[in-house]
Amino acid sequence: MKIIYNDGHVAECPEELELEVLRHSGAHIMAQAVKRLYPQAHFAYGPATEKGFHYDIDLGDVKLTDEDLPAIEKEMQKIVKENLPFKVYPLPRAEAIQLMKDRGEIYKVEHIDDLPEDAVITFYQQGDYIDMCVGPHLTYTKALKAFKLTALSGAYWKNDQKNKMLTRLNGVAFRTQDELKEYERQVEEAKARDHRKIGRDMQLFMTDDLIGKGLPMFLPRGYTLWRELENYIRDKELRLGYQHVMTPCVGTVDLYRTSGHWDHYKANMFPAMEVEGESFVLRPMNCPHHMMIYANRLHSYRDLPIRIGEIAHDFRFEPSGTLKGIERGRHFCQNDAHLFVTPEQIKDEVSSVVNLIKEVYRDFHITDYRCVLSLRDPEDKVKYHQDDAMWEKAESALREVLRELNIQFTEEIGEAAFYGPKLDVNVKPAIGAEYTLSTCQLDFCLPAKFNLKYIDKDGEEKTPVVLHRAILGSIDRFMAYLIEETKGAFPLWVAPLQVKVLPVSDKSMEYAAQITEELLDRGFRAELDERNEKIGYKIRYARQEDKVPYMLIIGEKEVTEHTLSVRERATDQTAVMTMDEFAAKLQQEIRDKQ
RNA sequence: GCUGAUAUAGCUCAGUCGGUAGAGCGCAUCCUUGGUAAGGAUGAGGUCGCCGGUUCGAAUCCGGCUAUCAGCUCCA
Repeated sequence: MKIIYNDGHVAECPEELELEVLRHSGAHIMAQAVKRLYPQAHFAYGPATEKGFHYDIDLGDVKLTDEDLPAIEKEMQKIVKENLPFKVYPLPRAEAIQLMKDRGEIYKVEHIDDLPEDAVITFYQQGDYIDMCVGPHLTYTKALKAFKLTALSGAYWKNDQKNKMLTRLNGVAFRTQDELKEYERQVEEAKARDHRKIGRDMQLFMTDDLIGKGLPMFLPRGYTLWRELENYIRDKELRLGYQHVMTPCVGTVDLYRTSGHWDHYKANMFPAMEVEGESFVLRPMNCPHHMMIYANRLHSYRDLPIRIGEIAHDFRFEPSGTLKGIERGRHFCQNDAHLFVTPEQIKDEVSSVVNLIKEVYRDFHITDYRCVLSLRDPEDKVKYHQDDAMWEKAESALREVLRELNIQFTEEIGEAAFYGPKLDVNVKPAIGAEYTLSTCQLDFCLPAKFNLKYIDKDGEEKTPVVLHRAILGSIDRFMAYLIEETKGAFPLWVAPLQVKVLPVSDKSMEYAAQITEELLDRGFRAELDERNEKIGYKIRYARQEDKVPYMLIIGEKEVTEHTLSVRERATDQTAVMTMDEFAAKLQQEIRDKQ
């Protein structure tokens, strides 16, 4: 595949660039098609994306609907067939602006204004369509062989809510039709593992309009899984010297004024409730409560670090468009903790948190994640607590620790909390954008606001540093992730249903019931399928609907021989063993977190 | 919240031109007692998201609302 660079030279495309060029050119071809069908269209940004391309377009008063997509796609096919050459030429800044003005491309003019004075401005042209662009591009439109328009949505000009919302046309493009088909297959597969679908199918959680949007309710099986997660992380934390507390889900507005959250996040909190002259809010997070617990008594340097943990219920008034199953709701439960430390202890405590994250990810077989050091945007004078020295200290301290721990991370500006920098561990769900699972935040700010103290060796009062950290993040979100990773086939140790006992007929029902009771006595989560169905049907159901790790097939043979036929989910193989052998196998597997 | 789309039985979906609804799975009852991925029969389930309008008549056309989905913005 040959491509043309913006200095006009044509060369064979490096393989790693192929898809990007293909897709970027796809955006131009789409724009050309749109311009033919909607001459009033003005174009903003039209980049290649992860799987294809999009273009943000101002169509004036015209509103596109999904029914318009086939016509645009057909026009694109036509352009591809016409096999127009891509040409490129530079223009001096003034002429570039004039050209774009003449063509009514107001967004491109604004774009030029944003470019540095010495920027070389180049234009790519295929047929009568001209686009300001740095390229490179295909040499002929026919090289775009496999593409499809997928969706219509909105996007703000320059990604700013204050600006006009443009029409975003989305497409996908691949090298071949086969690759496109493979992509469509993957989309279907992603839909099938969406935690919202599996959650409903497996009866893990539900929502109801009458309860309220963004307020999922956990059903018996979902809550069993939840309990396992909660017990798991709490026990781990206890072993690390955390002390767990329970604090109320409501606090005074003054509490959040003190912390600064009221100023920064008021819009995303449920509105204040006025009672007997006092104002209360549903709490959006727990830092202030834990700060007050620290402040409850005087601390010596000998007491530090103090690690206060809580599986804490929080409420946030999330914008309605952002709600997504149990991944993001208006009520959720944080695996939260605040570590009150001396400056000298920062490194060890961050290190211990990082190790805990690693250990937990190992236990859950999470391998596909990335670490981000989230820093403030120094230009943003509103979002962040204003104290340059404090930020300098906190950011470099956290960066240094991460380097010493040999953590691979990227730095992202403008992603910090208002009170300090964060180490975020991000993952990608089956559907939608990446989100943060675990976090560890370094805070020199809130302890001062709450006037927290400890008495140091020298008898002086000093202010502790606080690490805010969440390992499972929110239990809800972690569960969403686990559902999508496992497709509902949970590892034995957290599976809501561990063993399903399937009698072959009524003749073995009594023995099957005894077996079920015995498993329950031994602490396993077991259930008896009493339905009047054939064994093949019960197996199919236990496999596909319950996704249960183990099935026991109990017929007359087992009754006579006093054995169990154990069918394993992982292999679909059956083995005969005694109850003691089976229980030992389960215990071993639970210990190993297989 | 913004832009667009969608809303029919518990689930997945069909429903033509406006004449008050169908299928499969699931559920209930009965028959069947069957050995490793769906045995058979019968039956019950829906004010077609809600409110209003047009019409002799609305699941269907129009308007408003609500919820859901995709994307954007946001996420302490």
